[in-house]
Amino acid sequence: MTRILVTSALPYINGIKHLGNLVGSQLPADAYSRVMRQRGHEVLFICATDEHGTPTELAAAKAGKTPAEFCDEMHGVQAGIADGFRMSFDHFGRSSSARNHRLTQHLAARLAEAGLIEEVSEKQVYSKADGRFLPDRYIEGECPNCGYAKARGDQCENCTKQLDPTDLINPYSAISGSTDLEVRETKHLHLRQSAMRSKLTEWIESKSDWPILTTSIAKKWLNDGDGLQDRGITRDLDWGVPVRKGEAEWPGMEGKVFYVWFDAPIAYIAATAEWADAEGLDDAAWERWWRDDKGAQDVRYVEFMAKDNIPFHTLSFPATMMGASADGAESWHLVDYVKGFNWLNYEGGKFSTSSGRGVFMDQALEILPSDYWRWWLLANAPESADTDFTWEAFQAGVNKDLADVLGNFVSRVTKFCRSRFGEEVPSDGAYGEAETAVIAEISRRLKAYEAHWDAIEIRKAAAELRGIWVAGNEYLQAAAPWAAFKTDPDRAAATVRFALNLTRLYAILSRPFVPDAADAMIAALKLPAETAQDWPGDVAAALEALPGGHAFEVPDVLFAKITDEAREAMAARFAGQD
RNA sequence: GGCGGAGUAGCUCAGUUGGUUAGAGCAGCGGAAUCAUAAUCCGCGUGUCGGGGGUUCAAGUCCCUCCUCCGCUACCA
Repeated sequence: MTRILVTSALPYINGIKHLGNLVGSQLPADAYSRVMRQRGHEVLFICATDEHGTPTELAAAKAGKTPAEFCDEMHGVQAGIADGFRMSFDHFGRSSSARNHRLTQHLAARLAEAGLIEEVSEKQVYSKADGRFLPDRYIEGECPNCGYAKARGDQCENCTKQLDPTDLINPYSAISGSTDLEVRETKHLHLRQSAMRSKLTEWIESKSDWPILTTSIAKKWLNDGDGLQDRGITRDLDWGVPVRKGEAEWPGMEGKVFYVWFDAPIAYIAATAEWADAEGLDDAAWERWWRDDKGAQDVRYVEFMAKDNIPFHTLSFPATMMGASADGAESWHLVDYVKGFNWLNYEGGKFSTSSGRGVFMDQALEILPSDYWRWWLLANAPESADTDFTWEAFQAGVNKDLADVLGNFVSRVTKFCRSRFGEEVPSDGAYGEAETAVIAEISRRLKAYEAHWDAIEIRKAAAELRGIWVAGNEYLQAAAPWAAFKTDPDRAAATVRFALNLTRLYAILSRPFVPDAADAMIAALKLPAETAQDWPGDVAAALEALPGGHAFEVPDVLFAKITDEAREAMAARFAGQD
């Protein structure tokens, strides 16, 4: 048994995420956590809302709320949606928690003690009308390069040239439109990532089994230009973790907060502490997951995220953890595997929040059961390249795989048994060569299925699972109990008993992908819910688990098909307006 | 510009360290069966593996070069 710590990239609090966000982080993390739990490992699956930053302050103001009120409300919304998608978080925390405040301040102090924090005086644009410093992208103006009128302070969208806000001609605040801007001197803390470059490089280069996407992005940042740059980790904002050196004041940094990208990954740890608090456990309970000096050496820590998050998880956060461990007084556990995902596109273009293009998580749940989304998104996860979501592909995939192959298998077996033998597992007959052959095939496929999950190859795991489903249909078709029933009822009975046992096995193996349907199958077979944890060690034994005489009932249709009319209506609804 | 990813059957994609006639699913065509959500099962694929050049007994799989698409480029999270 291994101890596995799983974190999913934190959804930002500012609004509801779309399917692309879901498939790049929470969904694969959940399925992986479920598999590993079912296989008997000790798993802790942690997520949280990422609540700090300028966008939150602005969204809250727009809603007429304080950031705290806004985040309270949105955290509830996000938690509800995650529950709708059956996220099996051990804890869904908040980056604004008291735990995260204390931990972020503590780790900043550790970094300062290690000489990895530098105070830098820099010039930033201040908007008097807005009463705040403006992040580069919230300043707009004419591009000095191409003349585009609405260039942003970080980069011109038209000519793609990188800009400095002070380069803009006639700059104005993107928030208020005010041109009353001035450059002010302000002091900030920088994390001296450059000082950790060789250590980080050595660490990344030791990760030969990581996805190419992950290591190549990390190496690019390590080697690009002058190499890894230091990074500001504080901001002039109100909403965030106040800058303190542990429990002490940080002279000169009054009124400032830590930057969201510094405190957000730390929230993984803090949310684990929140979990321990919620469970009534002591600090040792969470420290054994995160502190190598307190029992975490044997933890396998796996992170899931989309590619935009990779630099922070492969460089900034590890730098924080390494720096905080530098003097040996504390030893923080570094990530063991970073699973990065590409983008999910929508009908050939990007998902777009602003134009309402694409399907968002709350809408998805209104339309169809979560199992449909879970299956298709996982079976088509953008692992090696960006993937396109199309309604046609979604409809075809869901109807074929779930309704025709899995759902119909369960339906035909249970209904046939009911009509010929009644609603209990038939006892007569014995397994023979046909069953032995299926056992051999599923044993082989099960090993492959497990190996794909060990390697976190999700598409391949889905394909293998589908193959296991197909094996059941092949068996049934060849054994043809409807024909055997007339000439050799015992043979038909054994076949049906075997097929009902396959149904039980499918429920267990499919549960990481389609938990609701799996539970419905287990309930129809009148088995206890814990059956889901009975991962097969020996397939032959697993297919004897349901004995003759065991009562069951025919379940409702597990997966209703998506009709062409429904598909067209959905495609029209989510096309967005440009 | 720089860096990275991708370019394999109509579509979506697999193809370990180069090695038997390049594979799977979907769609399509033909057949079997009729228990089932008209579902299932069986059979059928000569595709310049983006173009060109090279290394090798042997390259989709290594090297060079060119073309196309996409992403990132560091205070948006």
